[in-house]
Amino acid sequence: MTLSTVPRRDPEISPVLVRLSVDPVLFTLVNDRLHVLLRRRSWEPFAGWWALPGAINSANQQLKDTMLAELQRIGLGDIWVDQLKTFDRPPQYVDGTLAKPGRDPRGRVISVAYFGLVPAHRKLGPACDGELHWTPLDELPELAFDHLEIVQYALWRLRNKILYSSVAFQLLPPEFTLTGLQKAYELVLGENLDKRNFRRKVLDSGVVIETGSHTQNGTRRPARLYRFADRDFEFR
Amino acid sequence: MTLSTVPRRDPEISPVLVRLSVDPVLFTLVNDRLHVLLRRRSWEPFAGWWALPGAINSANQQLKDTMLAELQRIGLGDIWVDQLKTFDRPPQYVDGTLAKPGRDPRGRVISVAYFGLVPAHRKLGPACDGELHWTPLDELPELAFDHLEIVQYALWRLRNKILYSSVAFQLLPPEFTLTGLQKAYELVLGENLDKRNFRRKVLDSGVVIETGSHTQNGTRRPARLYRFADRDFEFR
DNA sequence: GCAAAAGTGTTACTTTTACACCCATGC
DNA sequence: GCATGGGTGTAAAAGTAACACTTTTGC
Repeated sequence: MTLSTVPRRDPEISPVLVRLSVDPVLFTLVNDRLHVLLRRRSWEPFAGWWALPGAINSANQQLKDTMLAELQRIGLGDIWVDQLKTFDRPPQYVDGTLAKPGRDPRGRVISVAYFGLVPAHRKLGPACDGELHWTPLDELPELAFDHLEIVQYALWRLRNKILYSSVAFQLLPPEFTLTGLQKAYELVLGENLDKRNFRRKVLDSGVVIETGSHTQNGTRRPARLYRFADRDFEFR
Repeated sequence: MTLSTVPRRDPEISPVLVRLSVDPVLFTLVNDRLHVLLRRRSWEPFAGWWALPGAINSANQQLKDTMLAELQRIGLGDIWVDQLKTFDRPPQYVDGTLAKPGRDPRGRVISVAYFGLVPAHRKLGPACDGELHWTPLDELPELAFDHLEIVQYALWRLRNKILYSSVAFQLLPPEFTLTGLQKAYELVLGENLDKRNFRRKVLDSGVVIETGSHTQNGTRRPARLYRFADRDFEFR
């Protein structure tokens, strides 16, 4: 490439035609396993495949609002969510014919991915039966588009983020036991932790507050319940 | 909002008209200060203002390629660069009139920001004289668009990333002294480090390899030169 | 010979790890 | 009374932080 062929000004104001999709990777804990929320597509492309429950961004709607609307539709309008990464692999044409497909067979669709955490035992909205499914991360089916890559990247980010922030609490209901908190860390990190060391670290940090009440419905010794003190907490 | 108004399918295939800009935040070290690369705009909007040296993405060009072309134009086609975040604040209209401006006065322009590191003393390409300027981070002028926000976010990410990765080496020439490496950490983190502790940590980790040669042009005691072993290195 | 940056070890302190038993309850 | 998960402390090891002087060169 010669440098002089590249314009030194913004190209003319004609916008490029692009579709933007907004794809949330939502994690939760079910039966001591980390799950991700998938939607079965009943329309083309990839009809019948599993995919992230994304939405197409419409004109002048902020990307985050597109995603919040989608979250509200499935009854999760209030969960913690953060931007993940923007994925872009446009189709490549040579002499007007498709040389290499992009990430979406319809043409250029850029995905702005988010990741979010859903508290354990949280129910989805009624509109979603059959369409949405919590899938264990170690039993992922083949996914539409490049959604496998997006899920894997989200998991990597979650595993990092849980080490230096308090995100883990977003996986738990407002009141939880220390064992439940430890399980959340173990399931995200994929390793077992020492009970006494874990409890000392959490309690010393002041990141949890004892509520005074206990679990009672259970069949064993009742456990103390805590709530999140809404503080930063570095696990490592 | 009522949930039922939200469609359960992808909206019709008409792409939304969007412009995408790609904006790199490039850092380097000059005179023991961290600098960021700015471009003086000689065209509207924000003519005469300083801004990030971004480019508008054109049809079917991958976002990263748009940025690499721009980096090549300014003579930095080979530097380390990573995606930062996507910034989107579209203008808001009420009854067809502008109620609240977005991040770009021309309409909806989504910025996919990157951040990159330029080795100290690296020269820019010849095409760039007067247009581009390394600006100390503590003397930033008022910036066009939301570029101040983008720069601040990039700095935050860099400060974090330098702690758990080897990015700092991307700020240095291929051969460097341990004092130079320490300075890079100090200037990014904004704090002074202990010389003996720093050297022990770096040398014990095996992240640098002694080249056998020394600085010589200088006027003091020559310093040993090292090169990066291309390994992971966690500073903290 | 002196100014300036290069180079070098030890000690106290903090953090992390490893590890085993008693307790409260439901059945 | 026993099965189940809840709850507790200590000691060794590793890592981090604080600290000051000698060396090598150019002038």
